[in-house]
Amino acid sequence: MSATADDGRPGFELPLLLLAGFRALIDELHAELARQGHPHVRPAYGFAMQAIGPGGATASEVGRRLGVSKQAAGKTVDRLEELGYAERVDDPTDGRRKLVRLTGRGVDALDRSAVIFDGLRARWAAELGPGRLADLEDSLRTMAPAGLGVDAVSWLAGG
Amino acid sequence: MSATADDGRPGFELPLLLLAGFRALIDELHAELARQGHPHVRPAYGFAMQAIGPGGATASEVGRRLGVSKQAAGKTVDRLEELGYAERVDDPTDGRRKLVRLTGRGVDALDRSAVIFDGLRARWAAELGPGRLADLEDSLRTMAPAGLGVDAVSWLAGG
DNA sequence: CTAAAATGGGCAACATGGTTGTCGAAATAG
DNA sequence: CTATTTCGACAACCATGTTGCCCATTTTAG
Repeated sequence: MSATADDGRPGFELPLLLLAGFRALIDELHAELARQGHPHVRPAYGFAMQAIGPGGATASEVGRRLGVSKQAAGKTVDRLEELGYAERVDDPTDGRRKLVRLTGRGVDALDRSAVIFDGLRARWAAELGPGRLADLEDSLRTMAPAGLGVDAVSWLAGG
Repeated sequence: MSATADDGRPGFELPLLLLAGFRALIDELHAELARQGHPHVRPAYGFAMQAIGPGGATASEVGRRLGVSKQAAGKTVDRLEELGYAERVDDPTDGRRKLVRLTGRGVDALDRSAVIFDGLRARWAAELGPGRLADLEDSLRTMAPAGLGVDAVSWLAGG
């Protein structure tokens, strides 16, 4: 609470604002998803389904894309399987591999998420004006270029 | 991946950008904190120390401020105690209460965090230009007004 | 003044989502 | 053919939450 940047705004607010924005979007996504028949989707599952993708992937591959161990990815796939969002099928060409594929329900959840996110972004655009929103995104792209990091959850709580 | 907002940008990038920005700041904070003698501070501890504040607080109070149960807050205080960032003292005026107070080390970590955050914000200001950064903050303040929610970690991973 | 309610702290059991380490089976490199 | 790598799984463990319960103490109602 002592030093301040050139223009007098304290620095600790910036991360809080970014988090609050992220959180608002994710909360609204999941509230809407729940309303549309997917009450059990948690942020981690969404990330995992995104990592599985339309073409499917092995658990190890999912782990790599998510930046977590294959064991952790395997547990998440277990969850997705229990909930009916993914299924494991043996790979006939490789006896070790088990391909994880999204079920119809999984694809539905992903499709609905995309639509809901678009709707939320449209709301931001309406409230801020499209130019300011595009500026915001551009600024963030400049400062946090990695972007595609779907490996988002673990590093907060994880060890 | 189907619908798009008016200007053609997909909505799912916005939360990813916000998260990447938050994460970049927090990662750099903790890397710098580690360099400055606080290698064991995790995001959750920073939030908790913030909640304890200079005047101290009870574990229940910390839980309320953080939006978690008093038991969870108690466990976090246990951690902070182990690491030497906080201490519990009996309240002589109320036999039930145990006041949690930051140690000198805890205050040091908090002070350094403030300075580091200011430095990070200055870097963003230098790279984006002060006006664009202020715009970004204003936009986020508009869309995510709650802001002060220090209860940030649990809702991601927690139950 | 006393009995009831509220509060604070802590314990236990459990859920989630990570981590290592290890192992066996299958594929691949030499 | 053998050595190495890879995949999937199991087990033990850690960190951080949750409820439910209990006890001591303080506050409040009557």
